[in-house]
Amino acid sequence: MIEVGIIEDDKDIREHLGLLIDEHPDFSCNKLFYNVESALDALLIHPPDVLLLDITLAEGMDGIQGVSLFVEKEAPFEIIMFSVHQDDEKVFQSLCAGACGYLTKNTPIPKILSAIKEAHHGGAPMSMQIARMVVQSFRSKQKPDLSPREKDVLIELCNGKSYKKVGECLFISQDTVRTHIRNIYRKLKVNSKAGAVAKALKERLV
Amino acid sequence: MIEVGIIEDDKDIREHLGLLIDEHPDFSCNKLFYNVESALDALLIHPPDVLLLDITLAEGMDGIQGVSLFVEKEAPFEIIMFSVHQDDEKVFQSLCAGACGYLTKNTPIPKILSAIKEAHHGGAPMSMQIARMVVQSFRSKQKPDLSPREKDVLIELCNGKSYKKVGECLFISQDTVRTHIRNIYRKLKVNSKAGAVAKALKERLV
DNA sequence: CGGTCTATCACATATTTATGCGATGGACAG
DNA sequence: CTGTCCATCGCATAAATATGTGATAGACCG
Repeated sequence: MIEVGIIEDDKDIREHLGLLIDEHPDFSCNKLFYNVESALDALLIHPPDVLLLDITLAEGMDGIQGVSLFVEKEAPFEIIMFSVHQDDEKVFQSLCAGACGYLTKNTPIPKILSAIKEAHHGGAPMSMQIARMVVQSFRSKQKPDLSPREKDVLIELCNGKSYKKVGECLFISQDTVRTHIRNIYRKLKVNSKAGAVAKALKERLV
Repeated sequence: MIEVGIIEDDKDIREHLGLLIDEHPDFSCNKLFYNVESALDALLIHPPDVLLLDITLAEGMDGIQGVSLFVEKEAPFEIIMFSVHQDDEKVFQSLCAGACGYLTKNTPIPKILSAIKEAHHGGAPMSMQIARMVVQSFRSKQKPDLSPREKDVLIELCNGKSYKKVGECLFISQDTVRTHIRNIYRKLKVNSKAGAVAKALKERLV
């Protein structure tokens, strides 16, 4: 029996969804709230197993701030975002804040139920398009072709090393490090160590 | 009717899985290979809709190199990794290389079938634990509390700006930039711009 | 065999950074 | 109303970095 909480400002959706979940023999759902503030104490004192959390709330903080808050208070339940939004921004903010899943509001009830189960059993339920967005975010851009040695140097730069340290590390002179770095700058079209590191990490070149 | 290809070195698994998929009315599966090299030409000439690709192959390149190769050749099908491995390394490498999904080998057939459908319809099917790993990778560490202004400065550093440019950008003097950066270094425990940028990007502080 | 790429090293110099020491005014909490 | 952050600014100096202009030797390709 999985206990489910819902924070959703639209009364119709909230009560309808709550009822449908509660009717199912595997779930109970009697913790319904219209905003984060009113839910906070109740959910921390009697935590559910899984919380469905809307992002756009009429009153008070939004759902993403809500996740951060629950995580900060070490709330012991999994949080699934429940939102109409499909934009990168909201999705990644939610996951960074600590949500374990993300469902769009057009998700049919059976899918929602299996998503709740999945979240409760250590999964990360996401609507199809959301999962694809998340996975896509890993894809490397086509990398400017750095030579193997240049990659070595770049990796060391990303570890915060100075020219001197890099040289010691790779057993080459500082001057050689300089040369490699010059070539790296040219290929990445940057002109500072910070720029190179930023590009390397942002575009997953290393 | 979704056409499925399989690259898997274990003959039993390959043929058994191929048969089970092919039997289902929604799928056809008659492109079976035991390594990437032998599959390459065939799959590029007559591409399936979805390819199941094992990571550990007895002969030739491994599955991850395989994904990179297919992506490089702009193969027009979705690739789902199919592996016993659950370690971060392999998962993230696969997704970075361009796989759209990742299933562990203990996945029951019905799940495999629905995963193939999902991949074909623009999703990103993953085994439960894998999805959780992927989502977890987004979670921010608890951030050293930088002041708002310090964050502004750090963001500009991550954009590759020099002290001078940052100052112009934020309408403050270089000396003030210096002061902020000093404080940032202290809080992040680094002592160079590159170190700060690396830490900021790696730990998603910005 | 000649061209191209990589990896290595060298020297010179202008610019940028890192670091230390100080200072002022405003906001906010106890 | 006092202490603690924040944000702002200044000056000085040593270290690191960016950039230019070399050079040599091996690998690989056609």
